[in-house]
Amino acid sequence: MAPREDKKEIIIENAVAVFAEKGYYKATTAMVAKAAGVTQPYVFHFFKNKEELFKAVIDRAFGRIYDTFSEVQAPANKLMETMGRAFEQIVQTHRDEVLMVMQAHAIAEEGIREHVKNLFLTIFDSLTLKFENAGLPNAKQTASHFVGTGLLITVAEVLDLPQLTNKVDH
Amino acid sequence: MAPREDKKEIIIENAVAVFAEKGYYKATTAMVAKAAGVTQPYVFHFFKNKEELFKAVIDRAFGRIYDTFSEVQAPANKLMETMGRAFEQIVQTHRDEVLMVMQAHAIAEEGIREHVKNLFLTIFDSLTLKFENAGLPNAKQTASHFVGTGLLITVAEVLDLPQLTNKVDH
DNA sequence: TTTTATTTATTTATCAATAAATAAATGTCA
DNA sequence: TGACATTTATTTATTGATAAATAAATAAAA
Repeated sequence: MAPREDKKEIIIENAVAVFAEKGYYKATTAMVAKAAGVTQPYVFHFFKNKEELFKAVIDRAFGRIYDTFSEVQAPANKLMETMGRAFEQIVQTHRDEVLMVMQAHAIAEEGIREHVKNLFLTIFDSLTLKFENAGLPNAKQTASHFVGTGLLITVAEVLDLPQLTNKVDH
Repeated sequence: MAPREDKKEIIIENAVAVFAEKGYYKATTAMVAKAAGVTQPYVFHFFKNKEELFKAVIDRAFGRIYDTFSEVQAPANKLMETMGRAFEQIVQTHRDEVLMVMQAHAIAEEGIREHVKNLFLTIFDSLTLKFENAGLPNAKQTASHFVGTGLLITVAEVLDLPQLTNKVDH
């Protein structure tokens, strides 16, 4: 038998894919279970309820984006461009997680909305700080522009509209 | 008794509010009916199903944004700023509709996604054309920046994070 | 009196969540 | 070492709730 933590990990990984494709409400715990190769009630052995499962998944998605941005190192005049490329990298390698981040704010569950709000703000603040530390002027406006562009790229992904991101500048 | 078209109108208006607050999946047709002052099954007299009701609502929301942008007239050097103010105006006067536009892309129903995709693209293209006609260079990039900023403003509204939009430039 | 407007009553379907049961693994000590 | 005991992993079966959608009935107006 697989150790407990392994199964939990497997469930989260598969839940990312299911939630990203179906969205929070159309994704059923049965689908997640099936994808992970366990039975539906067993999911509740690891997560108190569907909402907690989703939070675990969204933590992972935001965490990867946060970590990626944190690790970027570049001279001030190349920082924006390098960060932009880093984001595009994540969009390619972990598309599902990026889609989830985009969809997360549209979930009406109060607990989830609060959670997403905090995660979103954490990323925004860390970006602002990074731009500040790099000595860029108007760090906050720069962060706004950066995040706005990221949102557009993500919406274009969600709606399958590659035209929108052909010539976005960084 | 109220004429048919009036009731349909009333249902749409109330559906905007309900969908904006609850989101597509948590909003029930019973809620919409109650808000509109009719019975739940009667909603189906005007709309084939919940999806068609939602499409009618989303058409209205996108339509208002589209019309607003179309009507803006300003000299090239003030166009961006004027457009930005026009959008902020809509956010204030028709907050629910703007929230709906933001949430619409996160709906997994294929029919809705396709519908939203077309509406989104229509607005983006009309913006690009407007910037082109005004003689602005890089009309497409300008439109991207404009829409990206709009998305950020809207996400900030959805998540109730006014900090994010304090100093967004236009 | 025949449409039009609208309600009440019901059906069908779907899910999250719980409870109870089973099976496999691990440890203990004679 | 091998039988017994205990824990850990996992499944089957079921419930309770909710919501969309349909059909039949009623009331008002033209």
